[in-house]
Amino acid sequence: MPQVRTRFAPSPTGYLHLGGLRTAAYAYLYARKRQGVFILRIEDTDQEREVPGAEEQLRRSLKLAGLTYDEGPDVGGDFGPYVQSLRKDIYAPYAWELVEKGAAYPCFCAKERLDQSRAEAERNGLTFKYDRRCLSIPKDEARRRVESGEKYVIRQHIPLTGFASFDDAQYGHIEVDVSQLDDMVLMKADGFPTYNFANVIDDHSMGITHILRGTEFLSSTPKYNLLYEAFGWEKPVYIHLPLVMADATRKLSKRHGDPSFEDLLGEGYLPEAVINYIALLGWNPGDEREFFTLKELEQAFTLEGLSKSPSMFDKNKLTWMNGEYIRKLPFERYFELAMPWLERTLPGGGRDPKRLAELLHGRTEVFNRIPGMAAFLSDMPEYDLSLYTHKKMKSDPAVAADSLAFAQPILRGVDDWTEAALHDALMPAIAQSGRKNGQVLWPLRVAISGLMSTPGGATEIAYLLGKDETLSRVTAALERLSAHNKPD
RNA sequence: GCCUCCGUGGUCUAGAGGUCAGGACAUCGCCCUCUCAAGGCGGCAACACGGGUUCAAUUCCCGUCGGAGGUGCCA
Repeated sequence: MPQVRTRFAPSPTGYLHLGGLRTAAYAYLYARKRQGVFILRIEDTDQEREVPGAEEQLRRSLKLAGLTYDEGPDVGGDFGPYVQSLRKDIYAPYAWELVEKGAAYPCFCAKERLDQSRAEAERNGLTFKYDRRCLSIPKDEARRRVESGEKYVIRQHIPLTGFASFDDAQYGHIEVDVSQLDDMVLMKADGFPTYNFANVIDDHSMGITHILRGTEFLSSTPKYNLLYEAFGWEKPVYIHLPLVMADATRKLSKRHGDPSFEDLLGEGYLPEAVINYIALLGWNPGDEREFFTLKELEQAFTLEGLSKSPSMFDKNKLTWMNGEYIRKLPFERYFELAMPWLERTLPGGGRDPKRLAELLHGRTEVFNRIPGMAAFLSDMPEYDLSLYTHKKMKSDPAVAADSLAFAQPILRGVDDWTEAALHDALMPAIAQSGRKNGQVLWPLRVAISGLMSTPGGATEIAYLLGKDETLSRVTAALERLSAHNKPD
């Protein structure tokens, strides 16, 4: 059996969005699973839409995702170049070969005229089809006009009757009446091939055996097969992938500014988590496992697990999965990753960055949540006194005032400001006084954090704040409470 | 409009004639607990509809409806 060769063929028109990432991942996984070769090819035949730097970004994204390609623009290979603009000269001869075979013909129609009739067709609710005006031009006359420098394109000559079809590994046999097909442009007036043509030529000449791509190509693939047949080339295996939707009505696309892979990384999602999540969008392993490393995915990936219907990108679930990945991170690694985020709100990470990070570790779903969780340590937030009211903790502003007055001297008496010391000073005293833990600790935590919830309990927060800051916050709280409890 | 594809809870999905329709996220409740989170336990929640075929349809067929993709000298 010949070696499997798959490719990911993005156009450098922007960043790598999640749909693209998933397509790339499946093509990669399929190749790896079958001990095949995964290729990156840049499809930059559209000069107008090209975005500078996009190719580099695409390559960087793939690298970050761990989807290493065996052949590609920057790594070389025996089938290069891997950028279509660098292959520009190879397409025209193939196009002329088709012209010779009667499967294509030069067309001299003015774009303006076609645009007009297209607009008219749309107005009338009809599908525009090129009227084949140039099909009847004799070959030698067409040659002459081309040689004389007249502007032209080369169109595929779709058979007049019959059906065009192809077999898809996922969707089965797909067939369409050729009367539905347009004589699409193969070579543009600027000398570049269209995607429709270049992808066929390149997939063939790069020896691609399995084409994995989104279902947006499902309806144009019969036309590609006609091309393969005209050339007499062996057809690849087609594996179309259901689209990833941004919401119920829109496919994920860079044109709409949907999140790119790198956006997500920038927000503090782990690449492994994103890959894991995205792999499960439209594919399942056949059992109920849902955590996979890339290596494990390489083993587990099968075509049978692919689904046919589009799926929606659910950031919620990604966030959950990311949290799971973060929790499983060795602490040292977490600390390293978390530190820059901590620095954004707490210079140096505060009094004990390590301890803070330990407390944060199990509570971080996405790294960008860290500043929000730690900000209160550097700046005491404004808060409403209603925070002191907590039914379960049996606390309200009056209780809080009492509890803080009770806790204040105890805190003052702690010299060795550690969590253990704070704990040992407070707990027995609370018990002895006949108060409930929550009655004291809830108000204390609120007084020093101003928050409903914090990445630690009262003693942990007090420790992180330090003695001076803790006491000054308690004092301030006491003042507010007494003003509130005894108006006038 | 036309062509192609798709249709299990809010979301991702298992299911390939007979299942209490399973799992995960989200959500709700309880437990644990110095808050929150995590964790444990439990709840709510789905086969789009209508015809067939069959002893039996979520599962097979047809239709309807709904959704998406395509309909570019974009990819």
